[in-house]
Amino acid sequence: MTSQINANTRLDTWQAQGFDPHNCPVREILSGVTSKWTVLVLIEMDSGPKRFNQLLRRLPDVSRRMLTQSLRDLERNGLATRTVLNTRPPGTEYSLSGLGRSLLPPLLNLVDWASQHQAFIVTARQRFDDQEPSA
Amino acid sequence: MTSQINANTRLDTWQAQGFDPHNCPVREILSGVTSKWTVLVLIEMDSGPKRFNQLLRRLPDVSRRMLTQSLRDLERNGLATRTVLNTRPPGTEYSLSGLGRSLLPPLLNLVDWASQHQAFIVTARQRFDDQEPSA
DNA sequence: CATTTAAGTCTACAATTGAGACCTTATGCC
DNA sequence: GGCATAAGGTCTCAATTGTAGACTTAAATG
Repeated sequence: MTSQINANTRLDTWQAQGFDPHNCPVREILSGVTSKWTVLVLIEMDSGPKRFNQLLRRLPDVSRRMLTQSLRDLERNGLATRTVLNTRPPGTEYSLSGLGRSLLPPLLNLVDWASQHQAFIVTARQRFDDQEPSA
Repeated sequence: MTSQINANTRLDTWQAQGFDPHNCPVREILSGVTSKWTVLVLIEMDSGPKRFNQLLRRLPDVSRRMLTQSLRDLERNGLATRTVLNTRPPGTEYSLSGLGRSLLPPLLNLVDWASQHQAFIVTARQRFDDQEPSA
């Protein structure tokens, strides 16, 4: 139970000293957790456990290979759990763990930021690309 | 100026219908903005404008090539501005734009989540890798 | 005259990602 | 019987991305 006061202390420390590259929450944790497919899978799982093919259908542009890998990643990091169901043919069900659930509020805040500024950013990109068509 | 009530409506809509893959804030915006180096550069820039080599020194494990690319990305998306200084040899200064500044609070919340759960996640990874040493 | 500093670029190689064929087991359908 | 379907993946190959680090240009400094 870390207090907000301590959170501010942490923030000040980061900005003053930077992260140790070999023990850095951004490098080691965050960048793996905020990749395109893991974010979308986490959002899907927030509304209840999901099966593999169910996720495939809801995310039509993820390949089986990347879905498998994203799910393994989430499982490995303790954000999701995998359960084999005793059905025929046997199914698997993926659910959020407590840790995974704790990630969703801050993650959805960020997704909401992206959603709110999406149009503006797309416009900025067009301006930039028009100025420098060299690349 | 989107209200919290509307934010909840958006959230409910996403979870019920999912994102349109061809116009998706996670796929189009977020995944580009939350990569390892862009996050670290944004955090660095929060304490004031930074020069190219200054960033290189503060992030000893970023290559020049990736720093260049991350800064161009931030500039292209309108999160940062690039200013050439009239010094010899000429320097460049990178600053957060208003949009970039608006991203930092939710982004730092997420970094804080990663920081708080880092040790737990590392442990979960070890457990997982011990169980499945096949890979 | 060689070095340093500034802000990059360029090249070669390694790692990640994507598209999509293939696998296994079991059940329903004709 | 024999084929299609569904489940949850794996496998291979090609394309995209990332990394390491040598090289560039131009002025100032020792």
